[in-house]
Amino acid sequence: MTDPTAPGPLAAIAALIADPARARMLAALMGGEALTAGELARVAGVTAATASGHLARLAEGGLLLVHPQGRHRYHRLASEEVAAAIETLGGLATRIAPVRQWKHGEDARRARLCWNHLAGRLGVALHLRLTGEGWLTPVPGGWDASRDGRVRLEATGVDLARAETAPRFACDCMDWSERRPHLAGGLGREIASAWIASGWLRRLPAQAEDDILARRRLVLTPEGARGLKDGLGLDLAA
Amino acid sequence: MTDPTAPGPLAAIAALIADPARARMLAALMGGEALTAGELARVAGVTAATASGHLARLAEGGLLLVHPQGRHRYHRLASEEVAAAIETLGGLATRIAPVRQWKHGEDARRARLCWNHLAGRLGVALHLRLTGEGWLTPVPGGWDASRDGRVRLEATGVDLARAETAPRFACDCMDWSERRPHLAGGLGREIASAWIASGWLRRLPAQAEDDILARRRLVLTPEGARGLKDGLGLDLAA
DNA sequence: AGGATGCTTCGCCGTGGCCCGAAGCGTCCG
DNA sequence: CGGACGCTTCGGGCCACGGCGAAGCATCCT
Repeated sequence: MTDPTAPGPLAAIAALIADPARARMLAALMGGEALTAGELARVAGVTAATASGHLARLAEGGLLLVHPQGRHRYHRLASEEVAAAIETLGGLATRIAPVRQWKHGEDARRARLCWNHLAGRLGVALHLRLTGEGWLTPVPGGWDASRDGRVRLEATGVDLARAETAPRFACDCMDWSERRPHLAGGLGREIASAWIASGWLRRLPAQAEDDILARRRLVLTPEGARGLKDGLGLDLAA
Repeated sequence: MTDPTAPGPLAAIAALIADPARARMLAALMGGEALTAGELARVAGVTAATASGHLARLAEGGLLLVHPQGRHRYHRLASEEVAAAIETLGGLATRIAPVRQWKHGEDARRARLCWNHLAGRLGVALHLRLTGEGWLTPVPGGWDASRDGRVRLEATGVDLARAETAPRFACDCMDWSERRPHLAGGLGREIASAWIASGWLRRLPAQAEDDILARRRLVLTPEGARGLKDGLGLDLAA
């Protein structure tokens, strides 16, 4: 005999996201990096005491993973599915209340980081190209790279070996602004970080602190555009 | 200068789902049918007065559409994206807290109604078959049926003309139990209702009232299995 | 050591929300 | 027309939850 007033699992999860402070924390974590409790407290605009309580609840609820390191406690989203759920919910919010348009429609859509892989137009185009050429094929739980694909990707600076040691996730994370699958999982993460490291992509600082979700806007640098065209035959001018 | 304590859109939407009574209402509406305020009050386990307030908030928040009819007021989910968001969130809940397993794992997964189109194993298999044979190709905003596809589908009792008048939605609604796209939109709806009407599929009564989401379980009848095999070459025995 | 820093626990207060019963409209029916 | 029914609005009570400051641990630095 279960308590009829007990919130079902759906309400319970939603309640975790429903608090403004917690939502700000989660949004901040959508970038994919792990942040300390103090940083999250600042982002959320509450004291350390309050933030501590929130973080405990989020971790307890399974949305966050905690990684203690010295006197810091790093927090990150528990999984790609958590990120996807927040993404979907956030997309719904903007779709329902189209209060604010994208600052510069096309620009913002072009490339961005979702969770921590490439999303937006670039992410979709990349996904299309890599699978279209047979360089990458989705397999249950991850991706399979053809011999040709390995060479191509590694020529762009992507460390495939490292991507393969990372936990695999078959998150065909749906991108609400493009409505097409993009490249997620360990490989997507590796690609994004490699190209950011090599300067092909550059992060833009968050424009508005309380932006829809604290997505990381990205710009493709001229070198990046050249590299993608030469290495992968991906011409983004079109 | 916006109020810094104002809940962002993410938190606002989540808050709508976060209340147990409202969550039960939304879950009940996941079947896709429109329900009256009274029915929803009963489902949620609250008085009509309380339910009225909840429904007003949900409609105000854009999650529900209201359709007054005589002295009744019918409510339904505002869009497929709303359904998808709830679906995703619900999936997250069960994934994180695998409290209760599916009663009979395989059976329950086999076929069910998501929102109001086919989901589960059957939905995915159908999607695969129809697109694999080139009978159906996704186009922005809906589906395109080849000449062959039209004949095949209409032979199974699907009214394509009616499906085309329905509002189109390119909801490649991701199915969390199968993690593959299934057939959504006006066509998906039409297919589901046609096959249910002809007895190929039969609805099962909800087992537990407070089930994860009030998904409609479906069984494929022997006639349905035969019809799918003969008409579409879809053999579900495998 | 001793002190600074990061984080958590505790106790308290304030408020927002949820809930209900009663009353007020609109609609349908005999 | 009167009454039943469906739904909404209003007023009031109640509890949960978010917020803070102070105190308590743990860790790092010198």
